Amino acid sequence: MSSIQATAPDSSLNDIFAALADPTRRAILGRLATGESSVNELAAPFPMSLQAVSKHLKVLERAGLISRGRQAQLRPCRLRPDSLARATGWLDSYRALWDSSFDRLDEHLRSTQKGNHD
Amino acid sequence: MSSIQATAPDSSLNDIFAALADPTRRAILGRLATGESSVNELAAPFPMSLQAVSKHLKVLERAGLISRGRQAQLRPCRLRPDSLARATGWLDSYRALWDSSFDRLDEHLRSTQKGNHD
DNA sequence: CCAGTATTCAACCAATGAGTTCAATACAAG
DNA sequence: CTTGTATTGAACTCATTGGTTGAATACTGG
Repeated sequence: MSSIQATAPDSSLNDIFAALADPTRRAILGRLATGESSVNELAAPFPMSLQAVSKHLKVLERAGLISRGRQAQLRPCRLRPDSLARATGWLDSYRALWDSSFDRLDEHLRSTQKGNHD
Repeated sequence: MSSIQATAPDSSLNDIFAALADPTRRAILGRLATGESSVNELAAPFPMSLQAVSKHLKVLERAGLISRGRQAQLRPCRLRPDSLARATGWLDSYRALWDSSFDRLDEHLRSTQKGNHD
């Protein structure tokens, strides 16, 4: 009766990975990597409505991947790398696994089963 | 006229991130990090049916995150780090961005951490 | 005040996802 | 061959998601 819990010790990883799973949203992040941008500017390249892009931005914001400001009637979006870092951090624990040799497996096992690994 | 294309030059990233977005699936990967395992063994800790876990495994396999063998009536699962590496690779391109000293990004980071929320 | 621009809200729809239960398959052993 | 075990398949819910259109809000400039 182990205690692997599927449900959300830190639910934000769910939101982060789910946000990254959409190619439109990844493209938006790619665009934002070059600098702050308005919703209209962000939406322009995509073959979908402005409202659809607005929804994508809401998803990205909820995942903590972007933040938004207010200047005049614009609501400029900018990248928020810290959430991206959370995803990277999770993946890194696995990278350690396959990068190094077998004895690191034990170490990984231990930290994993402490349950901070989700 | 830009060329940001939302649709799938790299469609597998969609599957990989989508697979990682579910906590049950992340827990399964965590479990597999300790070694090969059968479906029954994998399913045991979770408060859901065996069939549900079987579905999760199919998602993970489709994303290339695990592979499966056959021995007797068992279909043992093992981790396949290369797909995980694709996700890591994508994220790494962003890590490079915020790690380096683009002053624009730096500025954004600072204002972000001041916590100007909507 | 009025008109235009930027963005979001709301209602709707089709497709997908995560879960269920019941039935089917595959294999090992008696 | 039959039984038990491991796993998948199929059909079904229910909630969520990605998209649409039309209306509302918020702000700027004339």
